[in-house]
Amino acid sequence: MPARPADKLLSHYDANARALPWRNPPGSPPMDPYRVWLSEVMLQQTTVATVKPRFRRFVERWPTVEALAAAPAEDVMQEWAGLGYYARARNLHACAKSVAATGGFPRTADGLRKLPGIGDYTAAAVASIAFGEGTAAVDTNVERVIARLHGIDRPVAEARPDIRRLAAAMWPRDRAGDFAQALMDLGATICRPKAPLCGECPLAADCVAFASGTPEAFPGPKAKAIRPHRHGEAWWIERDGAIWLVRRPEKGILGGMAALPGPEWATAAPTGRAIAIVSHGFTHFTLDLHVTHRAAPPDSEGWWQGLATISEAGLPTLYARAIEAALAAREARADAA
DNA sequence: AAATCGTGGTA
DNA sequence: TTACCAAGATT
Repeated sequence: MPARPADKLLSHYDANARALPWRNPPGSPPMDPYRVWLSEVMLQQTTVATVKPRFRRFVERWPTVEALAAAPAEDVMQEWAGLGYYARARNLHACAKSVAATGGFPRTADGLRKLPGIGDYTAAAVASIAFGEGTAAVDTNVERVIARLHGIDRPVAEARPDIRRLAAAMWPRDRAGDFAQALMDLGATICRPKAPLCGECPLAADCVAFASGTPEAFPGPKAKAIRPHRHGEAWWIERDGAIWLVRRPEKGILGGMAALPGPEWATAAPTGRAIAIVSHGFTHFTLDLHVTHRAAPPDSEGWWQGLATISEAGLPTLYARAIEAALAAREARADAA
């Protein structure tokens, strides 16, 4: 009787190094749920390479969920600066407070799913990896692997119900967490979106996409959206070696983050003279941000941030780059003079 | 339920 | 250089 694909994959996983260095080897006792949860939230739409050093720093600063819950919100946002999708940091803090108040993480996916920032995937991942629940954690890697295995050539958005059904059908309940990590490792290193390494795949003999000769064609391409262009203005208000910073509103883009003050971004370019202009790409639009001088004292809430300690302000990448560009322009002017 | 929400790496 | 993509969640 031939081995099932799930068993082949688990054997392959047991014999190979894992992509996440902070995870325990397969078969060892379940990990600290705090660390599993934190790393899964950090990894949402974010590469392992980016997360690795940030995860280490974060757990060093806040080793337990209770410590994180007790931290000021501004400190959490500052620590998250540069990681993007800042709603994750706001939800992370809210989730930590809830968990600390109730004395620990829920031990089931259904319980975890109710917490802020925990969706279907993260709930299943934490429940299976940290608590041994037999739940299928389906992320984009898993969707791609399953689609190829079964030769599904429709776009994932359309085929998702079928993919989830097929995933659940093959998911080993007794090693659900290991299987999730095995599938994701496979998706990240072998069954890649482009140029999959089918020659190294333990599931090649079972794979319809491989048999077709064009495995990259599965699943179908997702519809691409056009990215509009916007313009913005950021005010440079300086006094005694410090600049005026504000905190952006909780909702909307860069919500809750430190920022240069300025009007809302629009479609028309600012007309005044700019110290510097930085171009930045967001997920669904691109932005040209004009940094302009403003002598007027601040009329809103904010604080003076010394330029010598600007790196500690917890600025998102857009504003970090804008300030860097403004200082570089000043330096160039000083050299010319 | 389609839109919104960051950033950095790769081809 | 543009386009695509990454261990998704929320509204």
